[in-house]
Amino acid sequence: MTIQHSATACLARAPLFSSLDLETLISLVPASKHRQLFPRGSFIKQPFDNNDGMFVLDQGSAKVYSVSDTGKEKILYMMKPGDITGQETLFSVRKTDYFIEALEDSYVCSVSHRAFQQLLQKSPALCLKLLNTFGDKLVAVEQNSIRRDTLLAKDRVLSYLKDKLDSSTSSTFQLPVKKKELASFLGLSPETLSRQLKALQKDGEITVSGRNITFTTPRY
Amino acid sequence: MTIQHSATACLARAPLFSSLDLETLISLVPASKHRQLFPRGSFIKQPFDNNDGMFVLDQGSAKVYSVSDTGKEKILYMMKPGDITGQETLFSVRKTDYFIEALEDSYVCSVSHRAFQQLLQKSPALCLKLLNTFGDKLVAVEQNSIRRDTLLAKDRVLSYLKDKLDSSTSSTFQLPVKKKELASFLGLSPETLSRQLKALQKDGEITVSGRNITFTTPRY
DNA sequence: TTGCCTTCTTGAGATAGATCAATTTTTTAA
DNA sequence: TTAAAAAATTGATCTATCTCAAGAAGGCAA
Repeated sequence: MTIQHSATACLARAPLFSSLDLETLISLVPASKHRQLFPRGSFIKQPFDNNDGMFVLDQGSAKVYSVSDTGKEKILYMMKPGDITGQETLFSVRKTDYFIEALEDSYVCSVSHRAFQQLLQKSPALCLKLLNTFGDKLVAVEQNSIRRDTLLAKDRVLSYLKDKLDSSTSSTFQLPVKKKELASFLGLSPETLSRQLKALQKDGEITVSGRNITFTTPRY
Repeated sequence: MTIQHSATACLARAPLFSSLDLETLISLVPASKHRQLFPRGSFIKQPFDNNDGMFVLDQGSAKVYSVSDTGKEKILYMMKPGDITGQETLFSVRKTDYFIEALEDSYVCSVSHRAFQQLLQKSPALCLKLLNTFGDKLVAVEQNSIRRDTLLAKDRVLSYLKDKLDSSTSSTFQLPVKKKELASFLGLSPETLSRQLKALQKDGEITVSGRNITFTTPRY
């Protein structure tokens, strides 16, 4: 039985858990749900769910967002395989009035908070790793918040794309979500995003083809 | 020698460290700078500082902000006594291109990252507590980000004030910073904040007197 | 207390981006 | 493969908020 097919595989594939030894992983199995399928468009989590778990996205993609009274949707995170969510409610009870929606057919594992807390007590290494995960998330949200409030639409888009470029091996990469959703993430209307991408093309900065972005003049 | 006057007092007053035993606190003293005075307007931290520490604000107040190329300032956090900053760079090296500026004469203690990391390894309780701190911070930034992108100016101000009301014992409370700074935090121009506060007064929601806000009809 | 300096307010005008509506393009599913 | 649905684009208009400018009010130092 290889790790790929074992009940622990899903957890082991998440960076947060990847350094745990097999025995520890196995100890988590009874407290976890294994690779549930969430079809595209279904909710992995809704506000007021009995949210007693941490979610690990094993396969697929998802968006984490909040909806205002007026119906406006704001995307906070876009999840890719290996990403984790639900840490916010690990310790204190917090209102987490956001949705997690599968953007494609996705597989999700979850670990109960209780089990995870117990594991944290025993494993300082895991705690440090989670601290790191939090730190990354915090920096990402701060970054987006700064971008939102200090840059005009065009530069905001460019700034986002450059970040993507930095974490890509080639000068071409794919947007992780539909443009409509990217717009929400960047605090723009879809129309404005479309226009700004066009403007950036006219400036000769990028080439856009569907979800594929190519930087014409790699900076640095 | 009471705890108030000892070299460990500053750390002990911060919630993050408050549950540590005295012996552990004392072990941190050699790796920390004790209660440095930062006069109003001075920088506790600047981008590209040799930022090798975690800061604990013992007395006073400070703003954490970033400045864009175009000179626009965005306030991410407003620090009050007991608050901590600098965790972002605890583990990985991250660009922390923000300023921390004392808003009044402030006293700050700092602990070197190295010493803090070592302590974290030894104290799972501290690690869990820090995790909690991170979680609070994350939720706060997320909240503000959602507010920014889903609400009109007036409701954004009201939403902020209601949060403040919730964490206040009376229906009157004081804004933690100048209105100019609050505006930046909320993603507004000072003029717009001024006008919206006036509008909320006309609506009969609040009374404003300088930095003092009184809710006329306490909700809930 | 006086005067200076900063913060806050108020008004008028400018504008970035939103909204609305109509196509076009792409994706999905039958 | 094709029809239907969803996403993206484009144009025209609208508006919430910013910017600029001037004045009022508040705080601090001498």
